[in-house]
Amino acid sequence: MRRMDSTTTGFIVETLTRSIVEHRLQPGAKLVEQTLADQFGVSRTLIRQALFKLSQNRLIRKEPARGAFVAAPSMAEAKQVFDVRRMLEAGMTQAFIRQATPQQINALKDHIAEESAAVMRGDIPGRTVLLGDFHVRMAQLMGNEVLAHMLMDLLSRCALITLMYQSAGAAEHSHEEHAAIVQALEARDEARALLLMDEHLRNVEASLTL
Amino acid sequence: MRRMDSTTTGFIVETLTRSIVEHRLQPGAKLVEQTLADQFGVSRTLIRQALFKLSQNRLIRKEPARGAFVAAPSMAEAKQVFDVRRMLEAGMTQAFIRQATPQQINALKDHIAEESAAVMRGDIPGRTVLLGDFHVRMAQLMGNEVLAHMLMDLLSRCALITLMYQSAGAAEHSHEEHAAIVQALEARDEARALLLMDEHLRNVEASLTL
DNA sequence: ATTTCTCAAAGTGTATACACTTTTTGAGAT
DNA sequence: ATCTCAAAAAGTGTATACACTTTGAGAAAT
Repeated sequence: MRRMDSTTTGFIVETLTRSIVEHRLQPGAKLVEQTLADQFGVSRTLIRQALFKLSQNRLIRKEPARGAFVAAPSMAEAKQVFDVRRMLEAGMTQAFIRQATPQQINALKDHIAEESAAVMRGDIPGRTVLLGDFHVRMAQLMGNEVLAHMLMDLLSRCALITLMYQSAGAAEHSHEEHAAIVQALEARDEARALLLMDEHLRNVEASLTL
Repeated sequence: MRRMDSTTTGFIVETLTRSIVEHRLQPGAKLVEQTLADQFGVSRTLIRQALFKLSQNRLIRKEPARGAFVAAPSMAEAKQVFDVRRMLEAGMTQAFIRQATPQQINALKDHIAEESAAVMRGDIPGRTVLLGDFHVRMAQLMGNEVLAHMLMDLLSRCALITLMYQSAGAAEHSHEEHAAIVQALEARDEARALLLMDEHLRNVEASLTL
């Protein structure tokens, strides 16, 4: 095949990620390399690269000589992920409230507005993405790429977890909680912001069916 | 080549990691695939896999169509990494002090003893590894693999950063600080443990030459 | 009917071949 | 001497070929 632009693998990763997160591929489903290669019109080489990236993101699990399977995170793993998020996002909230400029807070408010719009028009996939992005956006606004990257990683795992365990419509309140957090940030009420963020993450975790 | 055990790639990653962390490969040095393939006696396929993993760990940087180079993290990036570590490890310390059993605290004390031994016998590489492992060990003792994995990632980046920027012998005090932290943990003095951990991380960061 | 064995089919792991890009080199112009 | 540019050399990116492993279906034995 002629040399394609360097985003070919990225395209495959994104497409498969969407398929997994939108449940077109069930947890546990096997991903056969040659089949995917035919579907994407590339060789197994690029498929293997993409699968490797997905396994690093924990969206799939690779078993030696057996193949790649859509991940099915356990509740134990889910708990660990949420524990880490609480640790990390508490620190982030604290740092944010101490150093954020009014512009940065306004940027968060803009994000809240986008969430509202998605909720209003009943755009479920859009809403889901935006609700996750809220947390990543905070990190990006602080200019900490390392933090942002880490949160993106945790959130992609949360996406799979919530899709597996979340009772339908349990995430309804996330948007309001985000709005409340931003209010506390704007008021520079550190204790309240920390409390709200912690409660928010606990609520999301609690909404998982046990 | 006949099929080798599945740790071949892992072996290459480890070997290269050591070479980088021990400065046998200078930051910025180019890693040529065929050269490495010959040295390791494998095909470029496995080398490419290993380089990809190393780039995910941020130990090397891949430039499209140009090659792979040993990473040279900037001070700005170093600051971000340490900011994240403080956020994460504050949360971890808090969680640890609240839920750790005496056995787990003893396990940390054992680690401190190992550090002492390495310091005593002037084993610099061993000491360096152990000083980093202290933080990972805490995460593992809490049974949170997600957290442990994340810290390992941050620490491997720190290893490269400290090797680039740390003035010789600046990490001398880390061991004593670890010991003090464990003391505070054992006394269940949360405020003190948090303070000591935060100071410790700030000290390590401050020891980098600006 | 059930179990075990064998072997072909399907699939993954690694090496190699080929296509394309970047870098280096050196001859010719100035 | 220095600059320019073409072309070879070196290197990366992708496809394909081949080696090995797992899986599953059916035959043979019980």
